[in-house]
Amino acid sequence: MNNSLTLLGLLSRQASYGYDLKHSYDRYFGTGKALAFGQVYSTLARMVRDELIRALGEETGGGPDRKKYEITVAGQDTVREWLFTPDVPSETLQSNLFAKTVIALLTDDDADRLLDVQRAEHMARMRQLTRLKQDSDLLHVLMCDHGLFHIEADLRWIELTSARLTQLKKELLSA
Amino acid sequence: MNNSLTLLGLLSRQASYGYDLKHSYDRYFGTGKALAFGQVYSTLARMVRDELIRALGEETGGGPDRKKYEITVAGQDTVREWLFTPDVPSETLQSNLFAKTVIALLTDDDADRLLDVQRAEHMARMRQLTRLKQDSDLLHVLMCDHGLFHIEADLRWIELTSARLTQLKKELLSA
DNA sequence: TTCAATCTATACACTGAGTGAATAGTGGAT
DNA sequence: ATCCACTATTCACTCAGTGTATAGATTGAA
Repeated sequence: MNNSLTLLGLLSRQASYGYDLKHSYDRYFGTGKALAFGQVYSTLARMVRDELIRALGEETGGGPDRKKYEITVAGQDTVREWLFTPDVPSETLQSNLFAKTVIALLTDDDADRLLDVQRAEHMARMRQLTRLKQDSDLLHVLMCDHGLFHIEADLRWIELTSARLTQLKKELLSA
Repeated sequence: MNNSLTLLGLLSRQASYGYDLKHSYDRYFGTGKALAFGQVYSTLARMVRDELIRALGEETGGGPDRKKYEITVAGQDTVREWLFTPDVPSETLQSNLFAKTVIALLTDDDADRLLDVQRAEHMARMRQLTRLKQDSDLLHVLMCDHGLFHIEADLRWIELTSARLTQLKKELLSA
């Protein structure tokens, strides 16, 4: 998801501390996986080095020492460019499920079972996300929908593939 | 996609050399992004350390020296477990597009434009993948379909989200 | 025939991403 | 008095990934 650009994006609202940034991040993007402090500070250090942000002087007194980080003009430009440069999803055409399927066929393992197991897991996850949507605000509803749509995409692919396993195996072993 | 497990999967067919593994990998999974040699050997080194594979003696003569790698029993078990342990996709509920949208709204940037740009890119990529499918074998058709399904999922999410941008912005700024 | 290009094969140094533990001050409850 | 939770950052470590260096073998054209 690109943590450094996300943090930079948060800093483009207002200057802030590593500690606070971690919490902002978690609030908006950390559902299911909070950002570790260690990662925040090493990411900030890299961005300072790259002059996307700068550290304002160390503040002492009234609690532990802390540094406020401020975005630079170059940083602002970087955020804008990130926002309006579209991603190319599946540019590499790689997916774990695809890899597993091919490896299973190559090693004469039970690819059909693998797809079944994944299908079951997907259905369970869909029920879970659907339940999660019930009592959530719009932000989390949209998060869940993103997940749900992609699970549905995977399920369609599983159907398609499991119907073609025999032919796929033949092609793989012949070539 | 987990390169090390994929390489281990290839080794569970037959013992092989790093060099050959790279080419096998590229053949099956490298469409759009080949695996770098450097990565092959560092991954193999880690797997030797973890006793998932072992290096058979150095072979000299008739070309540059080379080592054949063989999977261990523990390695075989690892592959089986990988194959039949389903993944939980979007477990973290994180996506770049989602992050961009939220950051754009928080910084009062043009989220609508961002989604439009991404939609256009997605449509172009769909045409490209559809064209690519024309002259491809089943393996690559399925690869493309996987990509296509997930792009469609993203497109659905874009529609949903762009229709709710105003409300989302209100919620984000109020909370 | 020779020499340049290409292929086979591996190693190494470096950056970035990510995790977990360590450190240290402050404020409030028991 | 002390124990705990919170604020805030640093450090050491591993894994993933890229690019480059090295070096012998093969092949084909001037």
